[in-house]
Amino acid sequence: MKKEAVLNSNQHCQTRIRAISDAMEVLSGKWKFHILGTLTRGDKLRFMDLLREVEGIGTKMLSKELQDLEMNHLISRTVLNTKPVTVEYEITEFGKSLIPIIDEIAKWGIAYRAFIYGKTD
Amino acid sequence: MKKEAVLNSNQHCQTRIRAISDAMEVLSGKWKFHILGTLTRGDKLRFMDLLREVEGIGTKMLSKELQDLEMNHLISRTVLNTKPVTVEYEITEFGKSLIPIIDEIAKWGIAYRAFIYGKTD
DNA sequence: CTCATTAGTTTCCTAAATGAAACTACTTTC
DNA sequence: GAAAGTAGTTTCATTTAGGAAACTAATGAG
Repeated sequence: MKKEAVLNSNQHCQTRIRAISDAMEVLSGKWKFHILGTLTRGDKLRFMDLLREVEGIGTKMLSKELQDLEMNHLISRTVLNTKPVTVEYEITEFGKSLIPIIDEIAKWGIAYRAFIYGKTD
Repeated sequence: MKKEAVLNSNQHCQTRIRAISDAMEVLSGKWKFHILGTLTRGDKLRFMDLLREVEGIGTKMLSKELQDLEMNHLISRTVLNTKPVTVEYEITEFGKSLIPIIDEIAKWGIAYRAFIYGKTD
């Protein structure tokens, strides 16, 4: 008789596993947390502001990541009727529900570095 | 005069940003949270157990991810002196420090699905 | 001697992520 | 009219992630 999964087979675990997959799909990538973190620090940032704040990102990735985040309702995009058009990006209320995750990850990253290198800074 | 980053330039933010990068480097990928989550449910699982429990993973990815996790001190690997050798994987104490992150992500994933599809299940 | 089991490794391949640089399009300033 | 600033898009290339299938190596059962 063939052995099957036992630990992960119950409904509660399946729901959890799917939830983790869902979340990772939305949040994976090199830049999402940095963009979201920046938007939690200063609300209403323009494209060029974000390009300056998020160190290392290029226009293509920033543009693509902003689109992804907007599609997933985590940020909003507002075109302003200014002389050269400006666009404001802002974290949504739903996007703010990610703050606990971002905080936990930042906290853990600091603990990890301390554990590996034996220093807090 | 050229504009520079202001929001993310202070020391506190830089530390946070580096922490998030560190954490993401260790935790990114399709399988790490699923493997770790499984190891939190049942401690001391063997390679074939994990292969069965983590639905969809293949031997190559499982082997590679287990090596990564072990290198980062999140799990331990113990070779047992049995007839066909068996290997036990277990989450470390330090690895358990990830439980709050995994819980937050699972919780958020459920909320995300509810927000998008309007249902809890 | 053959088959099954354990724990992987190796090879080959495709798809996705990321990046640098150039380009578009519009407006204002000099 | 040229330069600079807005917000991107497009092209081309490289790197990384992920996966299927075959293979290794050791042991034990029949």
